[in-house]
Amino acid sequence: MASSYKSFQTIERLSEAIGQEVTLNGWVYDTTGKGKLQFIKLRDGSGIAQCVVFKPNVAEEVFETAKTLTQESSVRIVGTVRAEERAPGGVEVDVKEIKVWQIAKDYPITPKEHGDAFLMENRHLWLRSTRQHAIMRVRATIVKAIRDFFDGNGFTLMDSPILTPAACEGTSTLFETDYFDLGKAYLSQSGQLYGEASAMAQGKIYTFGPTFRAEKSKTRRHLTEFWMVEPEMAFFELNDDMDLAEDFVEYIVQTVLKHRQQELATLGRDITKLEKVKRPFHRMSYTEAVEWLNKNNVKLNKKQADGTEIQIDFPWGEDFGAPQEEAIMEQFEKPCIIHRYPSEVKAFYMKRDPENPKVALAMDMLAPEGAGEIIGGSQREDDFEALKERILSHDLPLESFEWYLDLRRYGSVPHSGFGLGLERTVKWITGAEHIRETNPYPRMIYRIQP
RNA sequence: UCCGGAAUAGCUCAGUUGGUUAGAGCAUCUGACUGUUAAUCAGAGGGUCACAGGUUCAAGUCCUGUUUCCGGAGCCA
Repeated sequence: MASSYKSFQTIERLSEAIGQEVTLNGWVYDTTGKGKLQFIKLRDGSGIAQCVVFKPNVAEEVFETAKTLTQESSVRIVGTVRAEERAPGGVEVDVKEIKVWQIAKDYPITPKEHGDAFLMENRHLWLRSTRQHAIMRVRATIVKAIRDFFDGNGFTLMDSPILTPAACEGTSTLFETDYFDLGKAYLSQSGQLYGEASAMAQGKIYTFGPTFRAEKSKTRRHLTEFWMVEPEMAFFELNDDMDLAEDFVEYIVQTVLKHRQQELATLGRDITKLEKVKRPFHRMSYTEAVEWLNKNNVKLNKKQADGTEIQIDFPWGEDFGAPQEEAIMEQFEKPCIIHRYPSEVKAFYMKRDPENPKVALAMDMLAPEGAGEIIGGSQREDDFEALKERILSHDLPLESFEWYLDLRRYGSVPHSGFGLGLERTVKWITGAEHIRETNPYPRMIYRIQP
């Protein structure tokens, strides 16, 4: 059915219009000439339709126009929809009229292979390709699932500022900018501290927006600008936090499976792996993980003073790197939460385990299939003295954190939260090779164009 | 920042031990074809071999430097 406020049909719903004359607007995805027959694959964002121009059936100038169409030329086509077995999708349009909006000349992205650098330089055009189109649709569905999950579970959206006066965890990895007469401002690398304040007002909140890290990371799972959703809950302890993270991730994956079957098929994603993402997930403590690594002979590469590398047993207290996380996840088909990391390697605001002060009440969720860490979270330190001492021992400027300490002065409660990286989640669920494909206009250390 | 790799037509690449006029497929243009799915067939145009310097009778090829890009590590989501 044509929408009531549009004078044309969308390709997505073309099969509902068999036998009818329709008007389509779109871009030419591909053409094939065959003498008196011209095939035009028309793309309108909602789908792709094969349109056929048969010389004896149309006016001379219509056929001549059809022959001039090039890849990504924009046109309006009027024709009759018919069922046709030989057409992709089972329907095609018998063309009667063509109006050219614009003829595209030398469109750079052809149906053949291209290199990564070339595609990234043409990201604004690459987005038109079927694979990128499918990834962006999955991304949009994940964003909606995130909002629906929290909105439907008593959370209030309380966005944190992007411009912040000081670091959450030190300034070395922050983008810096001038802020009028007030000195430097920084682009936020996490909305968490504000999220904690918001949770003390609303009980359960989430922040969802872009975050920025000036880390010189150059891997297939890092962006300098990425989206993060951060729930923060008053009265939640670590176990509640982990339970919520499991419910949340299960909901996201199952929602994508429900609504994006076609896109996952386009991407060639093995959905049987996603179907297994149901609670309960795996869980192990950091200490158990270290024992597992050493039992399974997963060594740590350690650089010596003379520059040579040696392999040693994994020492308790060291943070996991990519090789350790990959080794642990190889045995699992579902995500795994690792909790209670050594407090030394974790952030200042994380609460120490009262039963073992050497570990923090922190947790990371690792996704299977090599996707790696998608969630990092913790129970927060709620004791005024302990938090103040931690700020000082981390050489952080106390005056910048006075407002944060207020949360421990005025009705402090146990509370927890976590952050989920949107792009990493999209990468895992779509099976994309590189995180640059999961954001429409990715920002990376050596690329800011287009 | 560190380690490794690459740069030749619009794109993806080949180019032997340093040796004549640097090649292919796709894309573009011209022509043929009523069922193409990355159509096929015939023909045409298209090159500062990343940049700068050096070695040599001779450099796309060897050497030095620079730039850009790719992969990985660390850090993290």
